[in-house]
Amino acid sequence: MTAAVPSPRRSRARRGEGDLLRDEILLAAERLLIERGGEDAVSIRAIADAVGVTPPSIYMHFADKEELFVAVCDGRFQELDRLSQEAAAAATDPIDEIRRRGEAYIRFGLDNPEQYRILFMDPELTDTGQEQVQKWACLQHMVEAVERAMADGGLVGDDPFLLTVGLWAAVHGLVSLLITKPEVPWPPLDRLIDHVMDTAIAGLVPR
Amino acid sequence: MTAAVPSPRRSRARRGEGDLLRDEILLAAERLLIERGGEDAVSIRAIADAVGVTPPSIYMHFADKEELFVAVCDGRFQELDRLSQEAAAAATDPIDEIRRRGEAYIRFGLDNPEQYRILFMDPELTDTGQEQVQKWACLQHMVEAVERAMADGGLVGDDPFLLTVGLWAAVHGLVSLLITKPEVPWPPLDRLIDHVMDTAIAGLVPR
DNA sequence: TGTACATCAGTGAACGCGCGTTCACTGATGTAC
DNA sequence: TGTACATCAGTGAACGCGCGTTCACTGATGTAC
Repeated sequence: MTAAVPSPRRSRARRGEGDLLRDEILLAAERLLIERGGEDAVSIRAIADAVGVTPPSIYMHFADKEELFVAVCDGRFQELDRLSQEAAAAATDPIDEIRRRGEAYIRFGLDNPEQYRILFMDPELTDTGQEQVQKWACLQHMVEAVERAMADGGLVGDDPFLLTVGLWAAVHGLVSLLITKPEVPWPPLDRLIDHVMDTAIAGLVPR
Repeated sequence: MTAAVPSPRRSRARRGEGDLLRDEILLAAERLLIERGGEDAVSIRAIADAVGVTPPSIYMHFADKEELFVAVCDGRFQELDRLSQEAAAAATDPIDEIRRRGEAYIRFGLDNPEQYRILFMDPELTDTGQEQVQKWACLQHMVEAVERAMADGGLVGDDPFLLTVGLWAAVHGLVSLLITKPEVPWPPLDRLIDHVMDTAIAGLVPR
Protein backbone atom coordinates (compact mmCIF):
# COMPACT_ATOMS: atom_id res chain seq x y z
CA MET A 1 0.00 0.00 0.00
CA THR A 2 2.76 2.41 0.93
CA ALA A 3 5.39 3.28 -1.68
CA ALA A 4 7.90 0.44 -1.88
CA VAL A 5 10.87 2.73 -2.40
CA PRO A 6 10.93 5.48 0.19
CA SER A 7 11.65 8.94 -1.07
CA PRO A 8 15.15 10.23 -0.38
CA ARG A 9 15.32 12.16 2.83
CA ARG A 10 14.50 15.77 2.20
CA SER A 11 17.21 18.23 3.11
CA ARG A 12 16.23 20.41 5.98
CA ALA A 13 14.89 23.92 5.38
CA ARG A 14 16.98 26.87 6.39
CA ARG A 15 15.95 29.00 9.30
CA GLY A 16 12.86 31.06 8.56
CA GLU A 17 12.01 28.88 5.60
CA GLY A 18 10.04 26.31 7.53
CA ASP A 19 6.92 27.19 5.57
CA LEU A 20 8.43 25.65 2.46
CA LEU A 21 7.63 22.25 3.93
CA ARG A 22 4.00 23.26 4.33
CA ASP A 23 3.60 23.70 0.59
CA GLU A 24 5.41 20.47 -0.17
CA ILE A 25 3.09 18.65 2.22
CA LEU A 26 -0.01 20.09 0.55
CA LEU A 27 1.29 19.15 -2.88
CA ALA A 28 2.12 15.61 -1.83
CA ALA A 29 -1.23 15.20 -0.08
CA GLU A 30 -3.06 16.28 -3.21
CA ARG A 31 -1.01 14.00 -5.43
CA LEU A 32 -1.57 11.00 -3.16
CA LEU A 33 -5.26 11.83 -3.02
CA ILE A 34 -5.42 11.37 -6.76
CA GLU A 35 -3.31 8.20 -6.83
CA ARG A 36 -5.06 6.36 -4.03
CA GLY A 37 -8.80 6.96 -3.96
CA GLY A 38 -10.09 9.09 -1.13
CA GLU A 39 -9.03 10.79 2.03
CA ASP A 40 -9.06 7.67 4.20
CA ALA A 41 -6.60 5.95 1.89
CA VAL A 42 -4.04 8.71 2.37
CA SER A 43 -2.28 8.47 5.72
CA ILE A 44 -0.15 11.04 7.48
CA ARG A 45 2.65 8.51 7.24
CA ALA A 46 2.29 8.20 3.47
CA ILE A 47 2.35 11.95 3.03
CA ALA A 48 5.42 12.30 5.24
CA ASP A 49 7.11 9.54 3.30
CA ALA A 50 6.29 11.13 -0.04
CA VAL A 51 7.80 14.42 1.10
CA GLY A 52 10.87 12.69 2.53
CA VAL A 53 10.23 13.62 6.13
CA THR A 54 9.05 11.90 9.33
CA PRO A 55 5.39 11.89 10.37
CA PRO A 56 5.72 14.20 13.39
CA SER A 57 6.99 17.03 11.25
CA ILE A 58 3.59 17.22 9.59
CA TYR A 59 2.29 18.44 12.92
CA MET A 60 4.57 21.44 12.85
CA HIS A 61 2.37 22.79 10.05
CA PHE A 62 -1.07 21.32 10.65
CA ALA A 63 -2.87 20.69 13.93
CA ASP A 64 -4.24 17.40 12.68
CA LYS A 65 -5.10 15.41 9.60
CA GLU A 66 -8.38 17.16 9.05
CA GLU A 67 -6.81 20.61 9.00
CA LEU A 68 -4.42 19.37 6.34
CA PHE A 69 -7.17 18.20 4.04
CA VAL A 70 -9.21 21.32 4.64
CA ALA A 71 -6.17 23.25 3.39
CA VAL A 72 -6.00 21.07 0.27
CA CYS A 73 -9.66 21.80 -0.38
CA ASP A 74 -9.20 25.54 0.06
CA GLY A 75 -6.81 25.56 -2.85
CA ARG A 76 -9.19 23.66 -5.07
CA PHE A 77 -12.18 25.83 -4.22
CA GLN A 78 -10.20 28.86 -5.28
CA GLU A 79 -9.19 27.13 -8.48
CA LEU A 80 -12.79 26.22 -9.25
CA ASP A 81 -13.94 29.80 -8.86
CA ARG A 82 -11.01 31.05 -10.92
CA LEU A 83 -11.88 28.69 -13.79
CA SER A 84 -15.53 29.69 -13.58
CA GLN A 85 -14.70 33.39 -13.73
CA GLU A 86 -12.40 32.77 -16.65
CA ALA A 87 -15.10 30.86 -18.51
CA ALA A 88 -17.68 33.55 -17.75
CA ALA A 89 -15.44 36.28 -19.13
CA ALA A 90 -15.78 34.85 -22.63
CA ALA A 91 -19.59 34.89 -22.53
CA THR A 92 -21.63 36.83 -25.09
CA ASP A 93 -24.83 37.15 -23.02
CA PRO A 94 -26.19 36.11 -19.60
CA ILE A 95 -27.58 32.79 -20.81
CA ASP A 96 -24.31 32.02 -22.52
CA GLU A 97 -22.53 32.85 -19.27
CA ILE A 98 -24.65 30.33 -17.38
CA ARG A 99 -23.82 27.67 -19.92
CA ARG A 100 -20.10 28.42 -19.81
CA ARG A 101 -20.06 28.38 -16.02
CA GLY A 102 -21.84 25.05 -16.02
CA GLU A 103 -19.43 23.56 -18.50
CA ALA A 104 -16.44 24.87 -16.56
CA TYR A 105 -17.82 23.24 -13.41
CA ILE A 106 -18.24 19.91 -15.18
CA ARG A 107 -14.73 20.04 -16.65
CA PHE A 108 -13.27 20.93 -13.28
CA GLY A 109 -14.96 17.92 -11.68
CA LEU A 110 -13.86 15.51 -14.40
CA ASP A 111 -10.30 16.87 -14.32
CA ASN A 112 -10.04 16.72 -10.53
CA PRO A 113 -12.16 13.75 -9.54
CA GLU A 114 -10.62 13.03 -6.16
CA GLN A 115 -10.61 16.62 -5.06
CA TYR A 116 -14.16 16.91 -6.35
CA ARG A 117 -15.10 14.01 -4.14
CA ILE A 118 -13.80 15.80 -1.08
CA LEU A 119 -15.30 19.14 -1.97
CA PHE A 120 -18.78 18.00 -2.90
CA MET A 121 -19.30 14.34 -2.10
CA ASP A 122 -17.88 13.93 1.38
CA PRO A 123 -19.78 14.62 4.55
CA GLU A 124 -18.92 18.20 5.38
CA LEU A 125 -15.42 18.88 6.60
CA THR A 126 -15.64 21.24 9.53
CA ASP A 127 -15.39 24.71 8.17
CA THR A 128 -14.84 28.13 9.65
CA GLY A 129 -16.67 31.24 8.50
CA GLN A 130 -13.63 32.42 6.59
CA GLU A 131 -13.56 29.37 4.39
CA GLN A 132 -17.26 29.52 3.73
CA VAL A 133 -16.90 32.68 1.69
CA GLN A 134 -14.37 31.49 -0.85
CA LYS A 135 -15.80 28.02 -0.72
CA TRP A 136 -19.11 29.14 -2.13
CA ALA A 137 -17.79 32.00 -4.24
CA CYS A 138 -18.42 30.03 -7.42
CA LEU A 139 -22.00 29.35 -6.35
CA GLN A 140 -22.58 33.01 -5.44
CA HIS A 141 -21.26 34.05 -8.83
CA MET A 142 -23.70 31.69 -10.48
CA VAL A 143 -26.61 33.18 -8.52
CA GLU A 144 -25.59 36.62 -9.81
CA ALA A 145 -25.40 35.36 -13.39
CA VAL A 146 -28.89 33.91 -13.05
CA GLU A 147 -30.12 37.25 -11.67
CA ARG A 148 -28.73 39.02 -14.72
CA ALA A 149 -30.38 36.55 -17.06
CA MET A 150 -33.68 37.00 -15.24
CA ALA A 151 -33.43 40.79 -15.48
CA ASP A 152 -32.93 40.33 -19.22
CA GLY A 153 -36.13 38.35 -19.38
CA GLY A 154 -34.12 35.38 -20.64
CA LEU A 155 -35.13 33.10 -17.76
CA VAL A 156 -38.45 32.25 -16.18
CA GLY A 157 -39.19 32.48 -12.46
CA ASP A 158 -38.38 34.89 -9.69
CA ASP A 159 -36.09 32.91 -7.42
CA PRO A 160 -32.47 33.01 -8.59
CA PHE A 161 -31.28 30.75 -5.82
CA LEU A 162 -33.85 28.08 -6.66
CA LEU A 163 -32.79 28.15 -10.30
CA THR A 164 -29.13 28.04 -9.35
CA VAL A 165 -29.63 25.01 -7.14
CA GLY A 166 -31.45 23.31 -10.00
CA LEU A 167 -28.56 24.00 -12.35
CA TRP A 168 -26.11 22.89 -9.70
CA ALA A 169 -28.02 19.62 -9.28
CA ALA A 170 -27.79 18.97 -13.02
CA VAL A 171 -24.04 19.56 -13.35
CA HIS A 172 -23.20 17.97 -10.01
CA GLY A 173 -25.30 14.96 -10.87
CA LEU A 174 -23.49 14.49 -14.14
CA VAL A 175 -20.03 14.89 -12.66
CA SER A 176 -20.64 12.65 -9.69
CA LEU A 177 -22.23 9.87 -11.72
CA LEU A 178 -19.36 9.91 -14.20
CA ILE A 179 -16.61 9.78 -11.61
CA THR A 180 -18.36 7.30 -9.31
CA LYS A 181 -19.37 4.79 -11.97
CA PRO A 182 -16.61 4.89 -14.59
CA GLU A 183 -17.43 1.34 -15.69
CA VAL A 184 -20.90 2.27 -16.98
CA PRO A 185 -20.97 2.55 -20.80
CA TRP A 186 -21.95 6.23 -20.79
CA PRO A 187 -22.88 8.04 -23.99
CA PRO A 188 -19.98 9.95 -25.61
CA LEU A 189 -18.73 12.56 -23.15
CA ASP A 190 -19.10 15.69 -25.26
CA ARG A 191 -22.55 14.69 -26.40
CA LEU A 192 -23.58 14.02 -22.80
CA ILE A 193 -22.28 17.35 -21.51
CA ASP A 194 -23.99 19.22 -24.33
CA HIS A 195 -27.24 17.40 -23.71
CA VAL A 196 -27.24 18.12 -19.98
CA MET A 197 -26.49 21.81 -20.47
CA ASP A 198 -28.97 22.09 -23.37
CA THR A 199 -31.85 20.60 -21.45
CA ALA A 200 -31.01 22.33 -18.16
CA ILE A 201 -31.18 25.69 -19.91
CA ALA A 202 -34.08 24.81 -22.22
CA GLY A 203 -36.07 23.98 -19.10
CA LEU A 204 -35.53 27.53 -17.82
CA VAL A 205 -36.20 29.77 -20.82
CA PRO A 206 -39.71 31.18 -21.47
CA ARG A 207 -41.69 29.28 -24.10
CA MET B 1 -17.85 4.82 19.45
CA THR B 2 -19.16 1.30 20.06
CA ALA B 3 -22.43 0.88 21.93
CA ALA B 4 -21.82 1.41 25.64
CA VAL B 5 -24.26 -1.26 26.72
CA PRO B 6 -23.68 -4.49 24.83
CA SER B 7 -26.76 -6.22 23.53
CA PRO B 8 -27.86 -9.26 25.49
CA ARG B 9 -26.42 -12.41 24.10
CA ARG B 10 -28.63 -13.75 21.38
CA SER B 11 -29.99 -17.21 22.00
CA ARG B 12 -28.63 -19.70 19.58
CA ALA B 13 -30.64 -20.71 16.53
CA ARG B 14 -32.02 -24.19 16.34
CA ARG B 15 -30.57 -26.65 13.89
CA GLY B 16 -31.41 -25.86 10.33
CA GLU B 17 -32.35 -22.34 11.26
CA GLY B 18 -28.85 -20.90 10.98
CA ASP B 19 -30.01 -18.61 8.19
CA LEU B 20 -32.05 -16.62 10.68
CA LEU B 21 -28.83 -15.03 11.87
CA ARG B 22 -28.04 -13.97 8.34
CA ASP B 23 -31.13 -11.81 8.18
CA GLU B 24 -30.50 -10.36 11.63
CA ILE B 25 -26.96 -9.45 10.56
CA LEU B 26 -28.20 -7.68 7.44
CA LEU B 27 -30.80 -5.77 9.44
CA ALA B 28 -28.29 -4.69 12.06
CA ALA B 29 -25.74 -3.70 9.43
CA GLU B 30 -28.30 -1.55 7.69
CA ARG B 31 -29.41 0.07 10.94
CA LEU B 32 -25.83 0.83 11.98
CA LEU B 33 -25.14 2.20 8.53
CA ILE B 34 -27.84 4.79 9.11
CA GLU B 35 -26.77 5.62 12.68
CA ARG B 36 -23.07 6.02 12.03
CA GLY B 37 -22.30 7.58 8.67
CA GLY B 38 -20.84 5.31 6.06
CA GLU B 39 -19.54 1.84 5.51
CA ASP B 40 -16.13 2.47 7.07
CA ALA B 41 -17.71 3.57 10.33
CA VAL B 42 -19.51 0.24 10.69
CA SER B 43 -17.23 -2.54 11.84
CA ILE B 44 -17.80 -6.26 11.84
CA ARG B 45 -17.40 -6.11 15.60
CA ALA B 46 -20.13 -3.48 15.94
CA ILE B 47 -22.51 -5.52 13.82
CA ALA B 48 -21.80 -8.66 15.81
CA ASP B 49 -22.34 -6.74 19.01
CA ALA B 50 -25.62 -5.27 17.80
CA VAL B 51 -26.90 -8.73 16.95
CA GLY B 52 -25.67 -10.15 20.25
CA VAL B 53 -23.15 -12.53 18.78
CA THR B 54 -19.36 -12.76 18.47
CA PRO B 55 -17.51 -11.45 15.41
CA PRO B 56 -16.44 -14.80 13.96
CA SER B 57 -20.02 -15.92 13.58
CA ILE B 58 -20.49 -13.24 10.92
CA TYR B 59 -18.13 -15.28 8.77
CA MET B 60 -20.45 -18.23 8.84
CA HIS B 61 -22.78 -16.24 6.61
CA PHE B 62 -20.55 -13.87 4.66
CA ALA B 63 -17.09 -14.47 3.22
CA ASP B 64 -15.93 -11.02 4.21
CA LYS B 65 -17.08 -7.54 5.06
CA GLU B 66 -17.55 -6.52 1.46
CA GLU B 67 -19.87 -9.42 0.70
CA LEU B 68 -22.00 -8.37 3.66
CA PHE B 69 -22.44 -4.83 2.39
CA VAL B 70 -23.08 -6.00 -1.13
CA ALA B 71 -25.92 -8.04 0.31
CA VAL B 72 -27.28 -4.97 2.09
CA CYS B 73 -27.19 -3.09 -1.20
CA ASP B 74 -28.97 -5.88 -3.05
CA GLY B 75 -31.95 -5.47 -0.81
CA ARG B 76 -32.03 -1.73 -1.36
CA PHE B 77 -31.71 -1.96 -5.11
CA GLN B 78 -34.72 -4.24 -5.18
CA GLU B 79 -36.62 -1.84 -2.96
CA LEU B 80 -35.76 1.08 -5.24
CA ASP B 81 -37.07 -0.71 -8.29
CA ARG B 82 -40.18 -1.84 -6.42
CA LEU B 83 -40.96 1.76 -5.39
CA SER B 84 -40.34 2.99 -8.94
CA GLN B 85 -42.66 0.40 -10.42
CA GLU B 86 -45.30 1.26 -7.84
CA ALA B 87 -45.01 4.96 -8.65
CA ALA B 88 -45.16 4.28 -12.39
CA ALA B 89 -48.34 2.23 -12.05
CA ALA B 90 -50.27 5.35 -11.05
CA ALA B 91 -49.17 7.32 -14.12
CA THR B 92 -51.70 8.74 -16.55
CA ASP B 93 -49.37 9.06 -19.56
CA PRO B 94 -45.71 8.38 -20.48
CA ILE B 95 -44.50 11.85 -19.46
CA ASP B 96 -46.32 11.57 -16.18
CA GLU B 97 -44.68 8.19 -15.65
CA ILE B 98 -41.24 9.74 -16.11
CA ARG B 99 -42.04 12.40 -13.56
CA ARG B 100 -43.37 9.88 -11.05
CA ARG B 101 -40.33 7.67 -11.47
CA GLY B 102 -38.07 10.63 -10.93
CA GLU B 103 -39.89 11.69 -7.81
CA ALA B 104 -39.87 8.16 -6.45
CA TYR B 105 -36.11 8.02 -6.99
CA ILE B 106 -35.61 11.30 -5.14
CA ARG B 107 -37.80 10.21 -2.22
CA PHE B 108 -35.99 6.91 -2.01
CA GLY B 109 -32.65 8.68 -1.78
CA LEU B 110 -33.81 11.15 0.85
CA ASP B 111 -35.45 8.38 2.89
CA ASN B 112 -32.42 6.10 2.71
CA PRO B 113 -29.44 8.45 2.62
CA GLU B 114 -26.77 6.07 3.88
CA GLN B 115 -27.84 3.25 1.65
CA TYR B 116 -28.07 5.72 -1.22
CA ARG B 117 -24.45 6.68 -0.53
CA ILE B 118 -23.35 3.09 -0.90
CA LEU B 119 -25.46 2.40 -3.97
CA PHE B 120 -24.63 5.50 -5.97
CA MET B 121 -21.87 7.52 -4.34
CA ASP B 122 -19.25 4.96 -3.39
CA PRO B 123 -16.59 3.68 -5.71
CA GLU B 124 -18.08 0.56 -7.19
CA LEU B 125 -18.44 -2.42 -4.91
CA THR B 126 -17.36 -5.48 -6.81
CA ASP B 127 -20.39 -6.95 -8.44
CA THR B 128 -21.23 -10.19 -10.15
CA GLY B 129 -23.29 -10.42 -13.33
CA GLN B 130 -26.32 -11.57 -11.39
CA GLU B 131 -26.41 -8.43 -9.31
CA GLN B 132 -25.99 -6.20 -12.32
CA VAL B 133 -29.41 -7.11 -13.61
CA GLN B 134 -31.48 -6.21 -10.58
CA LYS B 135 -29.12 -3.41 -9.72
CA TRP B 136 -29.94 -1.51 -12.88
CA ALA B 137 -33.51 -2.69 -13.23
CA CYS B 138 -34.82 0.71 -12.19
CA LEU B 139 -32.63 2.40 -14.80
CA GLN B 140 -33.71 -0.03 -17.49
CA HIS B 141 -37.34 0.62 -16.66
CA MET B 142 -36.71 4.35 -17.02
CA VAL B 143 -35.17 3.84 -20.46
CA GLU B 144 -38.31 1.98 -21.50
CA ALA B 145 -40.54 4.75 -20.16
CA VAL B 146 -38.55 7.30 -22.15
CA GLU B 147 -38.90 5.14 -25.26
CA ARG B 148 -42.67 5.09 -24.81
CA ALA B 149 -42.76 8.86 -24.39
CA MET B 150 -40.66 9.28 -27.53
CA ALA B 151 -42.95 7.01 -29.51
CA ASP B 152 -45.84 9.19 -28.35
CA GLY B 153 -44.03 12.22 -29.73
CA GLY B 154 -43.99 13.70 -26.23
CA LEU B 155 -40.22 13.91 -26.06
CA VAL B 156 -37.60 15.28 -28.43
CA GLY B 157 -34.54 13.36 -29.61
CA ASP B 158 -33.83 9.83 -30.72
CA ASP B 159 -31.56 8.46 -28.01
CA PRO B 160 -33.55 7.13 -25.04
CA PHE B 161 -30.43 6.22 -23.10
CA LEU B 162 -28.97 9.71 -23.46
CA LEU B 163 -32.19 11.26 -22.20
CA THR B 164 -32.37 8.79 -19.34
CA VAL B 165 -28.84 9.60 -18.24
CA GLY B 166 -29.71 13.29 -18.34
CA LEU B 167 -32.72 12.70 -16.13
CA TRP B 168 -30.70 10.50 -13.86
CA ALA B 169 -28.09 13.24 -13.52
CA ALA B 170 -30.77 15.71 -12.48
CA VAL B 171 -32.37 13.55 -9.80
CA HIS B 172 -29.09 12.08 -8.61
CA GLY B 173 -27.58 15.54 -8.41
CA LEU B 174 -30.43 16.78 -6.28
CA VAL B 175 -30.42 13.80 -3.93
CA SER B 176 -26.68 13.73 -3.47
CA LEU B 177 -26.37 17.47 -2.85
CA LEU B 178 -29.14 17.36 -0.26
CA ILE B 179 -27.77 14.43 1.67
CA THR B 180 -24.13 15.52 1.45
CA LYS B 181 -24.65 19.14 2.46
CA PRO B 182 -27.52 19.13 4.94
CA GLU B 183 -26.30 22.37 6.51
CA VAL B 184 -26.87 24.43 3.34
CA PRO B 185 -30.07 26.54 3.60
CA TRP B 186 -31.76 24.85 0.64
CA PRO B 187 -35.02 26.14 -0.78
CA PRO B 188 -38.12 24.37 0.63
CA LEU B 189 -37.89 20.69 -0.24
CA ASP B 190 -41.17 20.23 -2.08
CA ARG B 191 -40.59 23.35 -4.13
CA LEU B 192 -37.08 22.19 -5.00
CA ILE B 193 -38.19 18.73 -6.07
CA ASP B 194 -40.99 20.17 -8.19
CA HIS B 195 -38.62 22.66 -9.78
CA VAL B 196 -36.03 20.03 -10.68
CA MET B 197 -38.61 17.69 -12.18
CA ASP B 198 -40.40 20.55 -13.98
CA THR B 199 -37.29 21.88 -15.63
CA ALA B 200 -35.83 18.44 -16.39
CA ILE B 201 -38.99 17.52 -18.28
CA ALA B 202 -39.57 20.98 -19.79
CA GLY B 203 -36.08 20.70 -21.27
CA LEU B 204 -37.12 17.53 -23.10
CA VAL B 205 -40.53 18.29 -24.57
CA PRO B 206 -40.89 19.70 -28.10
CA ARG B 207 -41.45 23.45 -28.22
C1' DT C 1 37.14 37.41 14.12
C1' DG C 2 35.80 33.95 17.60
C1' DT C 3 32.77 31.74 20.60
C1' DA C 4 28.78 30.79 23.59
C1' DC C 5 24.15 30.35 23.09
C1' DA C 6 19.14 30.54 21.71
C1' DT C 7 16.29 29.11 18.11
C1' DC C 8 14.01 26.16 15.20
C1' DA C 9 13.31 22.39 11.79
C1' DG C 10 13.14 18.58 12.25
C1' DT C 11 13.98 13.09 14.28
C1' DG C 12 13.19 8.41 16.54
C1' DA C 13 10.72 5.68 19.18
C1' DA C 14 6.77 4.64 21.18
C1' DC C 15 1.68 5.04 22.84
C1' DG C 16 -2.83 2.94 22.53
C1' DC C 17 -6.39 1.80 19.48
C1' DG C 18 -9.67 -0.64 16.62
C1' DC C 19 -9.70 -3.20 12.86
C1' DG C 20 -10.66 -7.71 9.71
C1' DT C 21 -9.85 -12.21 10.04
C1' DT C 22 -8.35 -17.03 11.63
C1' DC C 23 -8.19 -21.05 14.40
C1' DA C 24 -9.01 -24.48 17.53
C1' DC C 25 -12.74 -25.36 20.45
C1' DT C 26 -17.52 -26.31 22.72
C1' DG C 27 -21.86 -27.73 23.74
C1' DA C 28 -26.70 -27.96 22.50
C1' DT C 29 -29.52 -30.27 19.05
C1' DG C 30 -31.32 -33.76 16.55
C1' DT C 31 -30.82 -38.66 14.74
C1' DA C 32 -29.76 -43.70 14.15
C1' DC C 33 -30.07 -47.77 16.27
C1' DT D 1 -37.62 -45.55 25.49
C1' DG D 2 -32.53 -44.93 26.02
C1' DT D 3 -28.11 -43.89 24.49
C1' DA D 4 -24.07 -43.07 21.49
C1' DC D 5 -22.87 -40.07 18.10
C1' DA D 6 -22.58 -36.72 14.12
C1' DT D 7 -23.79 -32.21 13.10
C1' DC D 8 -23.79 -27.48 13.31
C1' DA D 9 -24.30 -22.81 15.37
C1' DG D 10 -21.81 -20.68 17.46
C1' DT D 11 -17.46 -19.03 21.12
C1' DG D 12 -12.92 -17.16 22.96
C1' DA D 13 -8.64 -15.80 22.27
C1' DA D 14 -5.39 -14.25 19.49
C1' DC D 15 -2.86 -12.74 14.98
C1' DG D 16 -0.72 -8.87 12.67
C1' DC D 17 -1.55 -4.48 10.87
C1' DG D 18 -1.60 0.44 10.05
C1' DC D 19 -3.22 4.21 12.00
C1' DG D 20 -3.05 9.30 14.26
C1' DT D 21 -0.62 11.38 17.56
C1' DT D 22 2.77 12.50 21.44
C1' DC D 23 7.09 13.21 23.66
C1' DA D 24 11.65 13.86 24.68
C1' DC D 25 15.49 14.66 21.90
C1' DT D 26 19.14 16.52 18.40
C1' DG D 27 21.93 19.11 15.68
C1' DA D 28 22.44 22.64 12.16
C1' DT D 29 21.71 27.59 11.75
C1' DG D 30 22.03 32.11 12.78
C1' DT D 31 22.99 35.82 16.39
C1' DA D 32 24.86 38.60 20.38
C1' DC D 33 28.78 39.94 22.42
